[in-house]
This record gives sequence, structure tokens and C-alpha cells, in this order.
Amino acid sequence: MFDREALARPANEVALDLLGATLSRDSEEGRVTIRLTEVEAYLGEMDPGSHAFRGLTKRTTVMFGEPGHLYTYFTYGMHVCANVVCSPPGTASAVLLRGGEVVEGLELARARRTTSRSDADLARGPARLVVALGVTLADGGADLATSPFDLTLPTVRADHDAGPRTGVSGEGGSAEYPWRFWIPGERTVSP
DNA sequence: ATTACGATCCACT
DNA sequence: GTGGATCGTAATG
Repeated sequence: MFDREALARPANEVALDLLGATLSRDSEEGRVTIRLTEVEAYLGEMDPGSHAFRGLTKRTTVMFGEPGHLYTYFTYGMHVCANVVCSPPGTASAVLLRGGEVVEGLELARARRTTSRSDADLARGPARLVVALGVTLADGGADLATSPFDLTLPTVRADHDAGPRTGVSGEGGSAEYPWRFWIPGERTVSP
């Protein structure tokens, strides 16, 4: 369980509280829990890098909704990525879950990620994290405070480093928005 | 109806 | 370290 008010703030602030947080998902096969080590913030309509930059569309409806819900999308023709919606309803901002460490359900996560040989690779990268957790597009819009999900924020804010985001280019691009955050020294963070 | 593009991963060198 | 795969979304004709 988590305090929803804690998520009703801009994504670049919420991102710092999500580092070190744990996210669980139950399925018929069991439960997998991931400790988040790398995240990236997107500030909705103000942000050229955000899917919500051009306003409310069918896909981005969830992002404009209540914080604490899951925003999933399909990209590059083959991958699913997951975000935690932040900011109050009517404001679109979200935090992309970029990487984490599997802390529960290791066997199940390995079974879902047969291509990765090392445990550190199980949830390193947005699409991999989603597969290890067992999240699908159908989970889009789900409330992370209810089954099968369970999100727990850390009681003490984790150490963090910040850097430019990937994939955001052009004017008003990555240089102005150092909103990629990670926990220093973690093996589950991409270079 | 059509088309350009992307918040990436994996196999291979 | 690099290149190819692959399709939903949203803007355009």
C-alpha cells in the first residue's frame, strides 16, 4: 500500500520517491517483486518528450487520470513499457520504470525471461522489467493500490544520481530535462 | 486509407 | 559496440 497523495506531485519529484520502492504483481503462477533502481520522469503537456505533449488522446487518457495507476504502452513494434501515473487528475505526468532488481519470485522471473543469463539482466531495461513482473498491455489503467498489484514507497528516500533522458531530442530536449534517475552502484542500471 | 515514427531488446562482431 | 526487427498510434490526404 502507498500514500496516493505522495504521487499527486510532478513526476520529477515523485521519481525520487520511487527509487528504492518495491512493486509486486500476483498471478496464478506466483508473485514477483521488483525493487526499482532506475526511473525516468515525463511531465505531460509541458514536456516535448511525453506522449501527452499533444494533449489528451485515447492512448494517454490514463495519464490524465488519478495518480497511482499504471500507464502501459506498446513501442518499437514489440515491446511494452510501464509507467506510474503522477500529479492530480487533469494533469498528465508519469514516471517510466526503467530498471529494477528482482527481490521476490526469482524462479518465476527467470522462467519469464529465458533469454537473460544473469539475474541482474532480468529487469534491467523498461521492456524487460515489464516481462519479469508479468505485466501486459491489459494491465494499463490498473490501480497499483489494489490486487494484483502492490506498490510500497521507501520510508527513507534513496541516494540518487540524475542524467539526461534517452530518446528525447530537438529543441527543449534532453539537456533541459535531466530527469533520468538511478540508484548509484546498482548492477541493474543501464549505462 | 495511408504513412512516418518511436520512452527498445537481442544476436552478432 | 552496432544493426535489424516490427506494429500501434496519430497526423495527414
